[in-house]
Amino acid sequence: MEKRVRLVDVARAAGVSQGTASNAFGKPHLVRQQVRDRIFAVAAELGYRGPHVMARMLRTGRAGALGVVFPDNLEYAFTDPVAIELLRGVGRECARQAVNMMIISAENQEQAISAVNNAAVDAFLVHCYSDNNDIISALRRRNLPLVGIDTDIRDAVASVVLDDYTGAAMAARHLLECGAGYFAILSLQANEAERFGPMDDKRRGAVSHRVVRERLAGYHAMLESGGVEVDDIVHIECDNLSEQASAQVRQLLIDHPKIDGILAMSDVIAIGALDAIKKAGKSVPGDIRVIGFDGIADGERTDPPLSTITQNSVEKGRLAAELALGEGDRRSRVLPTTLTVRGSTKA
Amino acid sequence: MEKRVRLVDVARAAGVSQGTASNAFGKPHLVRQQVRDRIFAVAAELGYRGPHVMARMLRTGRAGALGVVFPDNLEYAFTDPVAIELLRGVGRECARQAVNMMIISAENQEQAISAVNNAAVDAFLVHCYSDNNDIISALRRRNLPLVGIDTDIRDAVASVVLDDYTGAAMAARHLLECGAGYFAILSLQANEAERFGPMDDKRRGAVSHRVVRERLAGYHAMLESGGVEVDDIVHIECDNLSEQASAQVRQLLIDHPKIDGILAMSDVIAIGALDAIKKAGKSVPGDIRVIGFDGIADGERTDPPLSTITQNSVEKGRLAAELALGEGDRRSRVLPTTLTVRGSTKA
DNA sequence: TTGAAAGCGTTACCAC
DNA sequence: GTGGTAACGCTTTCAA
Repeated sequence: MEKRVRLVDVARAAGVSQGTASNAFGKPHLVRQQVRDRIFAVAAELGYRGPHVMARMLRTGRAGALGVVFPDNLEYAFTDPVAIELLRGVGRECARQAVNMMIISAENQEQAISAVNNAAVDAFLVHCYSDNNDIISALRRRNLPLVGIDTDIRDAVASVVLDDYTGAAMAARHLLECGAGYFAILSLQANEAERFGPMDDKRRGAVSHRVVRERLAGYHAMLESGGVEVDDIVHIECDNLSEQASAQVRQLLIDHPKIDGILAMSDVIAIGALDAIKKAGKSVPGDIRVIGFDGIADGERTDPPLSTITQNSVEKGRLAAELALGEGDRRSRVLPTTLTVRGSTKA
Repeated sequence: MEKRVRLVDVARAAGVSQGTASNAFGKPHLVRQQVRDRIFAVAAELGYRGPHVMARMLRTGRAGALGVVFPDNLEYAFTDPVAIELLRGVGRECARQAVNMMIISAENQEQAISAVNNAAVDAFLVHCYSDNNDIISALRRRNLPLVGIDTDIRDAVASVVLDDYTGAAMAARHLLECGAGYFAILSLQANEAERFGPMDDKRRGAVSHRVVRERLAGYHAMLESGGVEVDDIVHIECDNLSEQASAQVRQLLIDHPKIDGILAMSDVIAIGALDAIKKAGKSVPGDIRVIGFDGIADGERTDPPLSTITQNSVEKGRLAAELALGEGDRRSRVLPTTLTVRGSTKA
């Protein structure tokens, strides 16, 4: 392996200064055509591969990349349909701004921190649920623009969240209007401790994940205004995977046969619920009405199709990237949701 | 904004040399505990944020990231289920090796080239179908380890491809065994020109995408050995999206009502076909047998469930990443496929 | 337009 | 173990 050809070698061979050679590559308009051509010719002859990326970065201070962090879950980013839509949006904006997309990857918390510290990026996006987290601290320490998605991070440049409260309330109101009277809420993970299963009121008081807190509040407020006692609602904390959720719902149907309305905090969970209900020999929406949250494409093709609270995850990701990369005003945003009625709540 | 604190500032303030300060951060075991603590204390006091990532990169020559390029399609990577599985595998290996994952993003060919040139990475992975491509040239020019996925790139360090020929042949044999006699092949895009629709024999001769070429050959060889004339097979080039494919199949069923066996080069296309057949009032597998390719999760939940040729895309991605990052032997690999029989071919 | 020289902040090497 | 110092390869003043 021969030594790498450097810009200075090209400059010397072409009989120009290093500065001129640099301009020929980076700011061609500053160099006379004739000189430029000579430089390029010499460069080609010498086998110069163009400016060294890392050296340029050091000098300019720009990395040309946006870091994306999923601290809660490692393979989550490429498994959950909502996370994938988010990434699609981030990628779209990165492409628009000619910036690459650096996915921070790690097998554990400690490794994630060093992955954050080693990432050459101009800004960070972090998708997570709570902000008391060692990774968030590491991100703050980098002192780069930091945008939180689905969570409100203190000191972050901005955040992009959903109007989860209103969305949840719409879902609950819809189920009430469809005639449901006995409710179960299938919650996403409520805090760091992975403790899936029934959620007693003590655990409901210890919700650190913003999304869960808001949606729970929205469900409760609406159901209460509909005459339902919160203590009469069955709460289950579910893993956000259809299979797992399905198993949990199977047990739920045995333990609480009167349930006729299910509020799921994600479509993935709701799809698992549909499956369990079908296997239990009950009908949807006849015996039980089910409404999800997110509006993923798979929900259109279930049997029956899934009613849900639709959010625009692609736009959420795109907007977050725009805020992180942008110079402009960085107000945080709260995105709206809409009610999508399909067959799982109404015949 | 005050000036950034540098390692040399910390070293001076702590009364040690820059080298020792560097070691305290990068190779702690080389520095006495006592000295180390003093350095850290001073660093904290001065607000030193740790070694500058870009400077370290320039000095060490390591970027700590793997570049991933999807030249054919821009949002493709976050839309196609197979590409997502691939990314999951790549991410898994990156995490294992404590390397970040850089997705090269661009809106067009030209931008993609400069994105490749600006990426600070240690190796590249490229998923694509053919190798006569400006982006591939740009990748070669970077002179970094380059691994091709699903394609054989000249001069690449290695490549990871599927045994597409055998997989396709298995699919065709299965349909023959199920009693199909009149075949349609739903092909993936055959070359750079996006010209979806019927594929005449001239176009079948101009297939530059390796995957398509191999699968076509596999289908044809097996069908011919089953007594089917290649000219009697209907060929349609499909966009790899269920909706689009569905529309194309709807027309196919009108033009060729005798078709009773469909070979789709992807599950996504096959799912679109199932949909079109259902809407046309025909039954699967009674009237028409359908077999896909890939083995994506969605295929398990269609009605009827989709028979397919299963590949392990996650492992394909992981292996490619391992080859790109690894020091070890870099022989190219050909991964196997298996026949998965479900309801779309057999009652 | 072009040239000269000053950093960018670090790590690796070699001497002590 | 520790200290000095020379790269790493570039872009960007500033002066000509």
